[in-house]
Amino acid sequence: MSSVRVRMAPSPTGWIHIGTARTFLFDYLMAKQAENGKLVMRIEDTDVKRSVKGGVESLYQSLDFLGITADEGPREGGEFGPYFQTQREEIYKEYALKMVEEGNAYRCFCSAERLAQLKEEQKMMKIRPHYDGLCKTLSQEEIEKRIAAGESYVVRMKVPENETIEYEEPVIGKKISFNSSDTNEQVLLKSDGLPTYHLAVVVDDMLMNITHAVRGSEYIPSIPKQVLLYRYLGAQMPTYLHVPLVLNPDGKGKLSKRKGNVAVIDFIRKGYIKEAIINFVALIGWNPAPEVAHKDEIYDVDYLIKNFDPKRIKKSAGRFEVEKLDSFNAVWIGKLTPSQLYDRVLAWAEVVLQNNVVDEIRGVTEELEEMRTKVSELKQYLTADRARAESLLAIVQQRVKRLTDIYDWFSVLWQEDAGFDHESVASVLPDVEKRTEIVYNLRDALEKLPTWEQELWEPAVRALADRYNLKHGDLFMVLRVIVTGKKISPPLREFMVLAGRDFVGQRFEQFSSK
RNA sequence: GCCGCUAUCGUCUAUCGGUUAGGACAGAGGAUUUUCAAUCCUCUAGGCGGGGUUCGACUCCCCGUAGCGGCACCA
Repeated sequence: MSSVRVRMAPSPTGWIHIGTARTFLFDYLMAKQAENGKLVMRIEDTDVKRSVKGGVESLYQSLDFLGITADEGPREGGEFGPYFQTQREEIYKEYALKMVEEGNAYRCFCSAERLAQLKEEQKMMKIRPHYDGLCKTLSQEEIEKRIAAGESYVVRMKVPENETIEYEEPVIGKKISFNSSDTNEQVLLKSDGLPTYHLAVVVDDMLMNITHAVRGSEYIPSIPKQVLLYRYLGAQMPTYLHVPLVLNPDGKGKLSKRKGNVAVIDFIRKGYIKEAIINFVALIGWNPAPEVAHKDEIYDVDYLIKNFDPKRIKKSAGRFEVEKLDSFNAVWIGKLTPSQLYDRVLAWAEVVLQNNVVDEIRGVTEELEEMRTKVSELKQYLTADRARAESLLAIVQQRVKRLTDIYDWFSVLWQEDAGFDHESVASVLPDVEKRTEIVYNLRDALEKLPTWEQELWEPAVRALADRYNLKHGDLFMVLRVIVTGKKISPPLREFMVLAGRDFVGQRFEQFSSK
């Protein structure tokens, strides 16, 4: 009966913030590590203005990609539905009115203008902006008269004066206390009949038997309101765990989209794989106990489920440092088999290529257009021959930080005009005539080989280097530039074998003709 | 302005009063190497300030300072 039920409650704004993904990961871990624990997904769509068509689908897309899956929710079903708050309108209304009847809430007819003016005055007087309680003292007749007259109203909660409200917060590890007089008489039911966040969470968490929820620490100030609401409803308040905020890399403010793309889908598109994102995000504001910690900080989901301890969540906010994500990504990509990597690349390509709700919101950027061109080229090339693609991926796997790097390693293979780093060649062979001669002989030596094996051509190159008294490395560099176009390339041996004799011949052809 | 939370290398963090303050990322150097990586060694770098408590404080308490969050008919 008292089994753990954790909820995650996103708003369908079209995308998930990477920090929200962390919150949901923690929710997921807590649900998974509990015996018979359940993770509930509830869509908080009461702010109609911010809800976006297709928002739920894109939410699921990102969470599925990360492997954070709910047991109950709008897609999964369950006995506590509906899981869309807009479909629960009547329920909230019922509880709001119940609170009015019981004297814990009241109708407020104040206009937006009056409220704005009030706020302005309070601001000028340098006092805390709050509702002044004008409508609290309205007589019953007055209220009925105004309702009858069709005046719109909201329902506000009552807040007792000067009462100490305490909440034992498990992350902070102590009782946080508030003076009720600092708490506003929050609107519970908006004039459009929909609940505000405060009413909705409380009612839903109560009705859905939620026992735990993780949320950002920006919700700490709303604790007293919720304590009061649970009291009015006569319900047990779940354990709310407040995770520290994720700050911008400069430490100024919550990680925000203004300082770069912060949606999970953006990270996916940039070529981060789920293991890396999970590993990284789990360690923002959390660390395993020293007894079970790994020295290299590499953790997979199974480890996290087993060892996640909410008590070890940090209290202080941390910055979002992409370098560490990159490093994790490189490690996790390195751990995949070439076949797995192949599948990841294709899945990634899909996410890049497919239009997403975010693209409708902010438009398809030039950057994305460019990426799409590259990705579709890459995809086309890789899917032509899977076995060969896997061999190619295998040779660059240890040097891929993000999946996007793969394009740069291989584009020479299909691009007609991939170019050459002539400067690097010239730096080793400054004399033009000699350069031409050496390149000619290099080509000749390779063409004369009976078969295209590294065991054969490698000594041939070395011999030629000796003939011209060149450092072996320098001649290999020249060959590298001719074959791959660049001074920095995948390992030449493997690359040349995979690219094939014809390809190398063509590259020589192009190089000499320019 | 008011309320709340927080404070250890550049960054993320470990430490539940006694440690040469440990690790990871980044950075530097080296080994290896036909490039770049990867890998393996080595190094640099830290307890916000001031008071207490204590034989002893990064750790506990208070004050200060700073940062962050909140103060909506947004969540």
